[in-house]
Amino acid sequence: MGRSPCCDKVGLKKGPWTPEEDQMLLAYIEEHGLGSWRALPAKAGLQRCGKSCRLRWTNYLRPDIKRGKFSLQEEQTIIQLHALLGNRWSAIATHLQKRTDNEIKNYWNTHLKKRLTKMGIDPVTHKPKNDALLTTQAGSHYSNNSKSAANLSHMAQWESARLEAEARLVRQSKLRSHSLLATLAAAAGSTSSATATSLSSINVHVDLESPTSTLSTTALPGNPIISSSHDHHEDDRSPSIPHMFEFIKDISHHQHDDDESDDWTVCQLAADHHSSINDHNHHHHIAVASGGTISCGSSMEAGGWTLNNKESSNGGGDDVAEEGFISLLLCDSSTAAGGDHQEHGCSSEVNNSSEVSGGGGGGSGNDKNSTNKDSSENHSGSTTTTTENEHEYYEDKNYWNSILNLVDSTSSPSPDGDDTPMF
DNA sequence: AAGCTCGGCAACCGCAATATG
DNA sequence: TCATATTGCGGTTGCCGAGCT
Repeated sequence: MGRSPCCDKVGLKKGPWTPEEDQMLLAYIEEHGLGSWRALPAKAGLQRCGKSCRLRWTNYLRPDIKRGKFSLQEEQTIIQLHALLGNRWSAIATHLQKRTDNEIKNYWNTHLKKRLTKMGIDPVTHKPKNDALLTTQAGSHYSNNSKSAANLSHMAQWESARLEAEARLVRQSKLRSHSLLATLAAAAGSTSSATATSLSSINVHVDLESPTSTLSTTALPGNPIISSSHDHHEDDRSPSIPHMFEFIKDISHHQHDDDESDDWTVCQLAADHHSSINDHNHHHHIAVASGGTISCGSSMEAGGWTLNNKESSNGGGDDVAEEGFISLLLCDSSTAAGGDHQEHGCSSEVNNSSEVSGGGGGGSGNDKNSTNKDSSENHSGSTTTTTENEHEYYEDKNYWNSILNLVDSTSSPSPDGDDTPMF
């Protein structure tokens, strides 16, 4: 695993790119496409190292890049994803279409982080900075809330990383699964794509394995709960993660949009528990309220998550698994963000979910919906969102509550269904 | 008007993972 | 299997413009 000798620094230009250089790089890529970055500068006549060219392309010149001000929805998404994923900018960027990881990173460091800090929120933990004081209150709601939130966040990061690894394995087996499905479809005399899709969500359970874990995940919009039965092989268990926590929700409650009375249990899984779980034929399930079901895990390998949502059929991107997972986690926020200002795929997907769910957001959802309303009005009342309105919006602590509720509401819903204000 | 400070952002640096021979 | 090349990613730097004194 040798390190790249990077570029020979001698004779290579550094610093800002000139329009001429941009043109040369663009022209070359348009003509020859993307290939070896190392060889590109010489071929394109650029006095730059390949790495610099790649960065310039990926962060600036790429045609599918959206530049300019971040929308409220994007900000909200970034904050929530950061709470879940930490500084994994590339992972965050995959859920903000047309935004680069560098741009998101910069925006976080220059805007969002400061804003959170101003609000008294630790931008690292996404918890109030006086949380330490709160945790000293024995048996306090906040105390349990914080711990559970931390557990959830930790688990989400772990699961997300695992899904990424799994996605890689998915790619390897994808062709195999597709050929199998084709065979099965032919054998069944299937002539409809719907049937094929159905097959894809069923049969892959048989053929393909999820080598990294079993995830039995149950979630609701507004309560994206993860139930992770982590049955990765014994050797795979990270020493830093001695055990996982399982958030279990009685699925029978899901038929009620109003989840205020739902009972969530958090079970700590002993490490030994892994051995009791079937290592093969993994079935990952994320149930969405009102019947929207995302079946993930092995099924992702045949084209991603399958949602029973009408809009859910996905062409089968390689990283659909994680995307679906994160999308679900974001259900809550996107619902809050309003429907007429969706700018990225995640939002639209979640909006679909929210439509299916009948708009029942649950306890925390009420608050978010009201916040949403504010946001929508801001956007619908005028095509140009004034900075004044935005400032007012940011000053509204409910806005931040709605963001932070993503974590807190999932870990410790209020027994009475009321939102417990963070501030 | 000049100097200073600060914020924003493009770009660089270096590590790690992956691909290739 | 190992060494090397390539790519991806996150942290950091430094330039530049705006605002303030």
